[in-house]
Amino acid sequence: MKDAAKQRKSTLYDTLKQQVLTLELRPGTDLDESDLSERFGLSRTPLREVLRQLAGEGYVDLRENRGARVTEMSYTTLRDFFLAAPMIYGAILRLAAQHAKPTQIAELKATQEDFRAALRSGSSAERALANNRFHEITGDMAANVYLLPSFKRLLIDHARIGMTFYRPQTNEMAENLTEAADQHDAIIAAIEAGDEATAAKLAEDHWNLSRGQIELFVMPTALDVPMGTFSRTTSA
Amino acid sequence: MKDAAKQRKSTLYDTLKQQVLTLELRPGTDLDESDLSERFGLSRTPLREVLRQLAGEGYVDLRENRGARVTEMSYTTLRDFFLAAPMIYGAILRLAAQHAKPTQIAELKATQEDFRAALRSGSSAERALANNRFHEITGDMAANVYLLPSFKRLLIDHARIGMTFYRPQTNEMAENLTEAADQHDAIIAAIEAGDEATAAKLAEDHWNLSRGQIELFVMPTALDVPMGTFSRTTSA
DNA sequence: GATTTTTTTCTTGTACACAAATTGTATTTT
DNA sequence: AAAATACAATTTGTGTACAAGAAAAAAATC
Repeated sequence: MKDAAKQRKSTLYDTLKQQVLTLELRPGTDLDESDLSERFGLSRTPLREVLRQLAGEGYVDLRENRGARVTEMSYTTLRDFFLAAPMIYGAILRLAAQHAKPTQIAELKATQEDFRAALRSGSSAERALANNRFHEITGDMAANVYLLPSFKRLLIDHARIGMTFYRPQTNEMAENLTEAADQHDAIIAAIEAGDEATAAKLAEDHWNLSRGQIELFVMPTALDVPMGTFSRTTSA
Repeated sequence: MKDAAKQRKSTLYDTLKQQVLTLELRPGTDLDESDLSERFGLSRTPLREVLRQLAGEGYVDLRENRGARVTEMSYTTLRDFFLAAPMIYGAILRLAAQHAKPTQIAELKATQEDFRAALRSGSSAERALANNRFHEITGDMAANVYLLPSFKRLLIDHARIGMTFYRPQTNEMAENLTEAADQHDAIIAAIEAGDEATAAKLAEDHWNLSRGQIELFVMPTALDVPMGTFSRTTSA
């Protein structure tokens, strides 16, 4: 009867995190306290503490007297993201190459297996979560308390951006995903070899690939239809 | 009767933050819930929420069934700090130079006045807080949600490191503080001019000065006393 | 009929009381 | 005397009840 409550609390925490990452809870969604406390079998007191913690980690925003809301993603977000990510991730992988412990490397390899499996047969949510876990482990390897807060914040939106943009709708996009997996392998190798410079370089490449994938999505291949055949689109 | 509670809650929040920054609450200090709730006239429920928030921001650590404790500072901390700080702060100042708004620049100048005043006649706590505020404002100017979490975490320990090491005990150390203030002025000028490159360069200089100040403290000038005149120190 | 004001309803914030867990102490046992 | 175990005291975690605030709905005014 005691463990059960702890269990429910961490289940709530993990579930909310996962649902935010996979967009099951979309940015801007309001979170109702009584509803959640009922669904997870917790009273509102511990529930609110979990929400406050998630707020600290950047998953939700807390508004005075107005409850929690899943952190928004704006257009500026995407720009800020690609401004900060290469720098932070370069530093993370550099430090990971310096400090990674054998057990962590084993864990990273196992997660990479999961990611490959998700690529073959999983949903985009499974893909995003495995990918997220992969990068989380590199963050743990780096073990720098000052870099981790931003890195973790980046990973939240990385997963969400991935859920939006990494849906392989064309051959080129599918190939990009395979390339991402190959880069993961290269990252593992560089970390295992303790090769900082290569690790940092791979971080940069990884983001360039990401950026490219998004550009593919934002700018789709032109339709092969002559001018004048489009029906007029209605707008407000 | 309503505003009062809100007031007490934010007072608690601000006070704890400030006490952590100024080492009035030293790293590792245990925070007793019933004691705090009594002293600030709040029940334990809102108090615990404040602690959870402070934990998210890196001021305290929360241990399961063991209460909150002011975040520790270890030797590795100092190393990690000087590894991450120049990079993050360089990026912050670069973005600040790009995006600073006139009102923010005015605020920055006002805070710099406070800092100078604290240098002349204030306590080290006042100095550290004014300096902290100065850098916080540059963080707001940069306005990048991904960089801010790490930057804020850095600022916490920057203030605490400053409280430890920036006690001007020699002329050289006092001169360093004056130079730090001069650098602040240069930073303001670069931001106002929108000069990214100079701002980034100043960020680097600022940390080099900081590092130098700490080296002065860690490696004091040798005592001018001949061998054999020391009395034997007793130890447990 | 539209807009403003008032009332009602729903949601969040706080306090208190009880349950669970940890720590320190005392007693017992070897 | 040292170690182990059981007990007591303190502290943290959770549930429930109530108060305060915000949003929505209804009534009144223009």
